[in-house]
Amino acid sequence: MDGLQDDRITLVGLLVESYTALRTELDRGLERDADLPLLWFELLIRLARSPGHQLRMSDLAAQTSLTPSGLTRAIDRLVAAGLVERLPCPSDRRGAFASLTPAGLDRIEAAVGPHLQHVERYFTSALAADEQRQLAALLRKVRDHVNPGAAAVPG
Amino acid sequence: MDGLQDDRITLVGLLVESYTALRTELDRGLERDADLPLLWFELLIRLARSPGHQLRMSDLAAQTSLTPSGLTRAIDRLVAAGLVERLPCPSDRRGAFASLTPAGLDRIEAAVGPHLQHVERYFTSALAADEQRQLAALLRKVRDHVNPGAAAVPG
DNA sequence: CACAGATGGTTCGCCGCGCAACTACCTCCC
DNA sequence: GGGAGGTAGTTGCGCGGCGAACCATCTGTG
Repeated sequence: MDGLQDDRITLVGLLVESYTALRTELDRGLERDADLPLLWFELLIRLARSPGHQLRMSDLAAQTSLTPSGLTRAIDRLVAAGLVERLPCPSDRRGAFASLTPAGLDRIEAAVGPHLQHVERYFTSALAADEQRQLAALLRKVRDHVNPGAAAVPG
Repeated sequence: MDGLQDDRITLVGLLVESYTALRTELDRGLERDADLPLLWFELLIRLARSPGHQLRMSDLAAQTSLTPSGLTRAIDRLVAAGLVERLPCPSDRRGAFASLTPAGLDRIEAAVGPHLQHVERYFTSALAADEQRQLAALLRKVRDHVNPGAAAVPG
């Protein structure tokens, strides 16, 4: 009668455990094989997938669930590493783009291969192809429900 | 050719976004309605579900994907708040139990209700009952694959 | 055109985690 | 039973994120 054992609590627990364990492994692997923190990878790949290889700071923050302040620092580090540059936004002088440098593009392209291997090894190899599609569909429902607006990003 | 658009990358992205957005909402809600950080909730509920309302530090660390050092600090705070006490382990003098105090048990029992409402609102209401079971099954596969050994905890 | 409120980004102070080093203890094996 | 190596837990340190306050700019309203 507690509710301590409620199935929904367990479901949340499974999500938490899957996520944290997976994230740990992917981060370790990426750091080892591409010398790139997973957070950097996530930022760079968002940029790489965007038109012109650039994105407004606020859009990037929304997509990565980083706060504006956290994103500012993260971009600072990427700029210091020469992978990203800040470009002023011509139509809104408050705004700024984060834009991939050629070095940044090289770096992310070189990292994708190893990363995919890690994803396959630690994640998708646990699931058949149709299960992967099921999981994607279910997670998309959850994502759209809890964070509507993150879906509407593609240019 | 890029692989930047690989479905598996997207699947990882969905997992990340679902998790982070959900965690943010659940944490906010729990803090508001039960004045309890989500991490505290997770620790307390693990203890509440364990025989004798206590667990070895290392077991708790393994279950919560916290490092031993992180767990030590977290338990420090829970002890300071009077929700948990440390008990020496009679059979292994290196070891220690984290054990719920009566106040801790009250606190977690009072928090479960509101938390379940948040979970329902932000998470499970996006899915039909059979979809919830599907998702649980898929995540369990992933969890067992990436973190085998986390499964074998129940006393 | 002026001013009020909203919005994009950055900066500052604080907190919490992980890693590595350390201590205490246990266990295995000779 | 004694020493080597492993395991449980804690501590020192640095990194990195968040929230709040802040500045600059935009937008709407009279």
